[in-house]
Amino acid sequence: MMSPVVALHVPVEAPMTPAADRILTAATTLFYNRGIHAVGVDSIAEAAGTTKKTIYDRFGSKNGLIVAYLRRRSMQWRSLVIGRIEEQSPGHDQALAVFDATDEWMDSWVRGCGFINAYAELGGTEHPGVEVIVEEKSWVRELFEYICIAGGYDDPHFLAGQLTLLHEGSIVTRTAGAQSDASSLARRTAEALLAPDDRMAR
Amino acid sequence: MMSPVVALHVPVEAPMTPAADRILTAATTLFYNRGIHAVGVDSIAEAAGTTKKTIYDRFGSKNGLIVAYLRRRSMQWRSLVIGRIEEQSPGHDQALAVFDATDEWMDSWVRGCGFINAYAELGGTEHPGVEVIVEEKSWVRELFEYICIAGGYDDPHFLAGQLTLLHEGSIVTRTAGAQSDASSLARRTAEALLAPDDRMAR
DNA sequence: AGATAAACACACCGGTCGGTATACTTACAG
DNA sequence: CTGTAAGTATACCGACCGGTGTGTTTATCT
Repeated sequence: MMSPVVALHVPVEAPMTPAADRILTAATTLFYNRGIHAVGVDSIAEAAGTTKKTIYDRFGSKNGLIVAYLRRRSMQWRSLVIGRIEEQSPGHDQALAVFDATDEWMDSWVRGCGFINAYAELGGTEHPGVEVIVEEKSWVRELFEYICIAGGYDDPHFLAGQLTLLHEGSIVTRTAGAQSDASSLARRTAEALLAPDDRMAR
Repeated sequence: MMSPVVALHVPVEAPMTPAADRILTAATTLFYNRGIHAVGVDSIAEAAGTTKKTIYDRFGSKNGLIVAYLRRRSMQWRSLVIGRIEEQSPGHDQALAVFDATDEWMDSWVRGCGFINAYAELGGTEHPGVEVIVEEKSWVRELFEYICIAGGYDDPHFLAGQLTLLHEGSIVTRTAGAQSDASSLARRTAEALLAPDDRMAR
């Protein structure tokens, strides 16, 4: 259904000028913490210690900067997850490693999933960032699918779908739902679904 | 742990002048479909066929209007769910009815959960709407808890938490994840967790 | 030496943002 | 008859929005 190389491939970021990198870093902090529409280009320029002119020279428009923000975030997130996965044995342990990586990721990103948040603002439009978001979310499900196939489960597609639901649910419940036990609850439930003697999972 | 009257109580909306109602209706459409920060007060006034003056006379500020939008939405959503629940027998069937009600709700609200979306824009601030959102999400978990208690499950708190994860996960995966099978997948998984002969659930 | 790319400072543009002020009309209650 | 609440119309406010134009400095590459 899918080759490992597809699931684990992480695109590399194109080289960037120093100012462009500072701009993107500043934009990341501001977009994530305050929301995309709530942040003006002027405040990004100020936070990056540069000028609006440079922003528009490097990224073309605010929309271009938004797309770059989402792309970089996607790459960094995938790198973390893949790093954690490679340390584990295929199947059961790898699947749980995804939940652990998410938990770790969210310790430093308290405002929840940047892609879900971005989709909340861009979802109704034809903004080019939307496809980056959808692609990112599809990648997670495909990753679970790859893991479940490698783990030899009977119905990897179904199981991966279930894990995806738990995964997204834990992020949202922990943030918008303000329930701190969401992560451990999701991990425990995933563990149950993955248990080799559980007739529901395989 | 909780009395039925708490879980099923739906606050009633305060009476509203005709213009205020039109304003709130217009704001609902615009906030939901375009996002809160992306919508200006002028466009709300125009869509409602009234003036900014009236908006500020009735709601005090844009923030006041945002809170009213979230409150009304919360009441309408709860009313639908409770209506569907009351038709079912306690426990198993009621829990699934929540998933069905959500599915039905999302047929008319294609942009996903208005509360999750609003939280994406307001979550980092001290906006008064945040507590309305958190309260709404807590209500869902409490509702599941009430249902699981009534169903006589061994660990209703744990089971309700699991159902909450699936519930939120299905909404997000269906919208931001663009995976149309999320709803049925969540329902099937919930059914498995609720199965009386499943040792994991009780 | 000359060309090129990158970054800088800074002024400027029309439009929209949330919010206010003034004045006039309508309807209903005492 | 009179006061009060509700609504409409319209003009206005300073601040900020995304985006552009002009000109200068600096470093690197040929």
